[in-house]
Amino acid sequence: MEKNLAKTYDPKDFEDRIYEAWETSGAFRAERDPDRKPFTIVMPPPNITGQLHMGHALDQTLQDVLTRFRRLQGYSALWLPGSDHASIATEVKVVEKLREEEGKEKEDLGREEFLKRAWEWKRVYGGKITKQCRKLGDSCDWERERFTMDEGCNKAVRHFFVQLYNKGLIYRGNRLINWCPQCGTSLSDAEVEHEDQTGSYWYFRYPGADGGEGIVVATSRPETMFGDVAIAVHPSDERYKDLVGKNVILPLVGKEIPVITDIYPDPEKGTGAVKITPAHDENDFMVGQRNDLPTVCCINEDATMNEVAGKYEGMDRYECRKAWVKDLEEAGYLVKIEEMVIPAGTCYRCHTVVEPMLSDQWFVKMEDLAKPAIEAAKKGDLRHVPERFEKIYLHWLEEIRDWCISRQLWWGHRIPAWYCEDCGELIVAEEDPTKCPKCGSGNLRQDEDVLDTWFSSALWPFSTLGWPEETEDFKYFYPTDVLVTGYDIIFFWVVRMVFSALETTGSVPFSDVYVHGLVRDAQGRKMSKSLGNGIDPLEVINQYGADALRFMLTTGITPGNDMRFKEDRLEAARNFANKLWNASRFVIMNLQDENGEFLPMLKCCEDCCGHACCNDAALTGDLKDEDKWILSRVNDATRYITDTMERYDLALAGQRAYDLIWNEFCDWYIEIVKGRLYGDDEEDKKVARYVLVRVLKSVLTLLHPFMPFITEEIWSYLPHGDAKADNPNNFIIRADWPEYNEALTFPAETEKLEMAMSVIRAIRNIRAEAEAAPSKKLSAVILCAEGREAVVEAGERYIKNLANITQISFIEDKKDVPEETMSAVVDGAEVYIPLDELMDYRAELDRLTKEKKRLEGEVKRAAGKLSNEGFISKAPAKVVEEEKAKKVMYEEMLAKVADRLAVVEAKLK
RNA sequence: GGUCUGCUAGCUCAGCUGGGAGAGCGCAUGGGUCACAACCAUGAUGUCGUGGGUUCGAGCCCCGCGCAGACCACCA
Repeated sequence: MEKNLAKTYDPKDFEDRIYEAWETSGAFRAERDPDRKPFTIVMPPPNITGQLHMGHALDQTLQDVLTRFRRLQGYSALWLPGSDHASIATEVKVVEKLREEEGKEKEDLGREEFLKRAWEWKRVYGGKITKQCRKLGDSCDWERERFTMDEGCNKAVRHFFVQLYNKGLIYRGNRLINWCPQCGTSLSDAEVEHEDQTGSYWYFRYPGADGGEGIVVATSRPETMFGDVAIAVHPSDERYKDLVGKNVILPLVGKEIPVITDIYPDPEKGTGAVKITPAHDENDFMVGQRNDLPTVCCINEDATMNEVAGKYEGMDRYECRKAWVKDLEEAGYLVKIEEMVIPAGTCYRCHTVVEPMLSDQWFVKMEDLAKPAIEAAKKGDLRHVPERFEKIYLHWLEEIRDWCISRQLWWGHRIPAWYCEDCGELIVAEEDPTKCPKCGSGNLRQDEDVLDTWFSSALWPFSTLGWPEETEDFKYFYPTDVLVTGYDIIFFWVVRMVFSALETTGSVPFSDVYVHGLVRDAQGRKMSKSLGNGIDPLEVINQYGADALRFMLTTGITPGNDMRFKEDRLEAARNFANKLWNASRFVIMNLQDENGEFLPMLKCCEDCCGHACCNDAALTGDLKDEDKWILSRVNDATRYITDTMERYDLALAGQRAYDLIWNEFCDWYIEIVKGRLYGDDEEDKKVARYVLVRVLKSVLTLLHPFMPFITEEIWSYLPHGDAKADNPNNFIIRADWPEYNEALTFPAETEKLEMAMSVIRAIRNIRAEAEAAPSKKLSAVILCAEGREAVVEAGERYIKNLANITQISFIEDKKDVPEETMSAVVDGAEVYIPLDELMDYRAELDRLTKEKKRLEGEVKRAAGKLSNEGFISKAPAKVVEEEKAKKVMYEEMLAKVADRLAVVEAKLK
């Protein structure tokens, strides 16, 4: 009974089984091996709220391809997985759940009970996404899995916070921050998105306190007028010269506010006069500070109006806007309305319009932290791939403002700061203090707020390796090698990891940042929940297999650019897997006898396994030309794939593996070798078996990072030499990456094979043009060009088998060319096919005419180049020589085609 | 307003440091050939957005323009 792959490729038959085998055998475990170099990637931790989506699939596949590649190369490869507590996102989900299931608000439960629910959420849903990662084939070290809010991360967060605080880099201050009324918390600048909304500019008159005309100002947010403390104009603005220093009246409110000058107003914009509301606008806040103005807050945290708004108190900000405008209009203060597109800042979580608010918050002082992070990129310690993203990174850091890190939420790392209720002392400490160091009171209250989620994410590359402890893992695996992420989170995350790492560990957290694009739908739209155009990776895996999905995601893309998710590309990837499957089935079939026992193979040594480690060079005496040709192709691809992988050009590497397997191995080598396998030369069969195993193992290894499951499954059916026969851990995931070998280039054999291939293609073309059935046996007459006889004649066996030719006559004289033939001219030979009664001179005429035209074009092009004085004198000699050789070649071919054409034309007369 | 990306075969996209335009899908023709019809063979299709420039030579480098998109800034 033959022990072979199933008749049809069905990834469901083996993907889960193989993953399980990898995991239980410890194949993903990274050892601290001093003899090997480490290769480390930390996984961007998915949110515990999340479902695996296409973005994760892309991000993780890229990481897995890199990890598997380095592991095969012999590195001690660690891909460290984990998940993120996602402070805001999770809290929102838990609150929603509570509301739906119990009809309660979080305040009804209280902080402690609410946190219990949140941890429960984490327990139930937190593992979901990591299970989904397994479906993708992620080869991460699950034994080192971390969570951004586990004990170690919490320790790291506290340590970092205290360190920054003691250095004066964290401070508490009353400043203008972005407030999300829906989420009920402050946000950092990075968490605010800019959206264009349709809105209006309302022009209102603020009458003069002296009974004069006063001044007209425009605003898009009339409800903030209650917080107005001044009207500002530019010092050079002649129009308002007389009003400066006087007071105007806030309409209907009756309050008097001064007209002041400041450099902020732009005389070109609006009326040139700006109302100043320091409590609700960043620019106004700065004007207020410069001019010593008071701040008047008129909006509550839930976006309703406060008592300053008088009769509008309690109204929502937009309701108030409507009523207030109406009242002002009726009172005659409204001058005009302009419809405008108003850019609005919105919350990145709930898309509510954020309200700038004056508030007590914790901040990280950015100036000193940003500098080393900028330097690191400029010096080249931190390399962006593609390079252009460095510009974005630098721009953000150069423009950065202080980072608001406190959040008015419950789920997250609580700020390690305490207030003494007796003396008011502020205590910031890693360990919970028991009494006030100043007055000794035990009456301490911890700050209610938690930290921005990204504060803990910023420590991820080192907190996961044990920092702040100097653990063995930290010493061996840190700094990490590459961070893989989408360009959409450079600001949130990459930047912050870099400055945090430089501040704490003294080195960049990773030397490379590999930035990828977004996965869009087939129409090029962003995949989103609201559009409902998201595609579930798990469904895709179910239908096409994980390997197909992975291959589709990693090939046909350009680093840093978005990609479209097209079903036909997925199908193509699946078809490729199917092709490999069938080719492998063919190989295995020919390695075994009818009992499924492996037949003898040529060996390079006692333990010969037919893998990349084998010494092919020692066997060249036994190898046939085609064997050497395919080995040289594998060798060439090995170099190319290794190089492109090392430069992160994964798409090019994957494409080369595809071409190698399909076009070179399947279409040519396997077709050629069939003749030998079905023949009766037993010694030669051993050679063929060796080469088949050797080549298949190499291509499987080269493809393994992209398609881990199918390559592992096929691997398990191959013979692995005496030494590995009983090793249950003989997995391809642990194999050796092939190395380029100068001894395997075989230029002479390659020339012979390529000669034969062009003759075969020419004959097949004649067949098709003459509409002769592929099954029809034909004979051929070949006239070799001078000096090329040996090269051409070496191809006899291939030509017979692959072009279905029964007999070939090699002739030396043009006179011996038979009459009734169709012909083709290739470089080095003329091929004639007698077609007897099928002979179609019309078809032949068409073919030759077309070919003549093509060759004329080629000759003209080459001649044109060569007659160019500048080209001859300035182009490199090598290029000129090549061009000359081409010209000669095409001229010869053209002459032959022209001769032949004359013969055919004569026939037709 | 600033920065960046894209514009290549009907569609989706490759094209490394400048040296004769590629793939997949689709299309046409022929083929159940003993690994594979999720296949095989053969073939057709491109003023590489546009106008200049540099160069012996430009899809690739430089400048201008057009169209599409992204990000940052902007909320009088």
